[in-house]
Amino acid sequence: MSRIILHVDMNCFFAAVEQQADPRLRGQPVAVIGSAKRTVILTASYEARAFGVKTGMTVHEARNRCPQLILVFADNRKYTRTSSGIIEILKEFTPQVEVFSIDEAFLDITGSLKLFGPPEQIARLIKERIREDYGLLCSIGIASNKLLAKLASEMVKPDGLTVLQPSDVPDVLEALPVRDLCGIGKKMEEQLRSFGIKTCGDLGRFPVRILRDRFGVTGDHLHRMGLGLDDSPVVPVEEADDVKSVSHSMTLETDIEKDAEIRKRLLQLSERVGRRARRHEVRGKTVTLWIRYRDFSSITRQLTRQQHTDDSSEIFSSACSLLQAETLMQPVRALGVRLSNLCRRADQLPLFEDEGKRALIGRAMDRVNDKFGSGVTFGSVLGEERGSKVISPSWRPEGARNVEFEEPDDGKRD
DNA sequence: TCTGGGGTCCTAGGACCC
DNA sequence: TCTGGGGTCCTAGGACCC
Repeated sequence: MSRIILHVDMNCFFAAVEQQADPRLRGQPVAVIGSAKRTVILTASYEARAFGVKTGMTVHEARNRCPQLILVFADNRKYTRTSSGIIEILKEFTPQVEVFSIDEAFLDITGSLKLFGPPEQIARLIKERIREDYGLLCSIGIASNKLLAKLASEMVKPDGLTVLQPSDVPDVLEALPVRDLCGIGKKMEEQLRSFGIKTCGDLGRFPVRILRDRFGVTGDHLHRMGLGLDDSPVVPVEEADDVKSVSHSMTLETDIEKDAEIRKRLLQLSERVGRRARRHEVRGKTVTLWIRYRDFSSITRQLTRQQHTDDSSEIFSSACSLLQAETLMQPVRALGVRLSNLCRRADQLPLFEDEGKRALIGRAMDRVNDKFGSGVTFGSVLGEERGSKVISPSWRPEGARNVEFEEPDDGKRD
């Protein structure tokens, strides 16, 4: 039996939330940014988009296009709360809700029709509820799978409701640029063009054997995408896979070269990574150091430890040994630390007394930081927090992907 | 006053083991 | 006097998503 999938896409989410929170911003060209320096536009209101302001653009460029642009710093608590509330609304219509990002979700409403009526009616009810409760608009696409539902939601913005009937799919795909499919980016678009493939129609007709030879397993996937086929299920948050890595990175206000300065930043990053790992009860074996140089080229260096850890100072010491082994080629623009190869923290007794002490200190610091904000560290006197407070699109309402800005826990863990 | 941050997945090569 | 091959783990880099 064929499925009925909805894709709900909040329109200009961050900017729209800000306009709701502050009536003076309504009807104005607004752009949300992450930090004061070396930042990009995270979201622009439709008023700003009318001037050509886009996500990813530098502030400078955005101001050139729209001199009266109003810049607002991202307030992630606001966005995560709103997003969680919207997800709750969606769950009233089906338990099959997959949170795709902070402002997008897929719903499998195949089993909801008897209760709530036909798909379009369900979509209208959802739009009404979100508008009533939060004053926000969304675009909804309805189709037989996720790929097509997402495509449909993109077709009318803002406040769209688009149904892609199976009988319409071949015509729609025939002229649709491959780049419009979720999963085909700039590079893949270029590669496909070298085969003479420009549209989904071209892609679907292209011999799958050649795609497979060139792209491996991705080749089959591409072929199916070209035909509008996608049998991937809607995966509710509760059933989603465990997180696979935890990372933090920061672009520095100015490029740095000195080892001590770099290590100071690595300590901050390691502490944030360790803290999130502990909070979410995962430990990791592999530590990765990421360096972006002045010219934007970047390197990664990783090492795999003997044992899993969630200890900030151990993460830090791994990051430092990776740094030490490296000859820096240029001043450093940005730094990152990642912990991967994760397992759930087993609550076993620590092997050594020292390890136990460090774990206790780590968790005590976490509690202080939860209460009073970040800044309590392993003794280094650090400057102000420089890390950008940008919420990741991979944010999830629960779990380790809930990057920052979670409510402090109740402190009862230990 | 160029160009954010947090993720996932894939590839390719090498070490090592059986 | 032969020189296979599968499996697993590790590392580095890159594409892609929002």
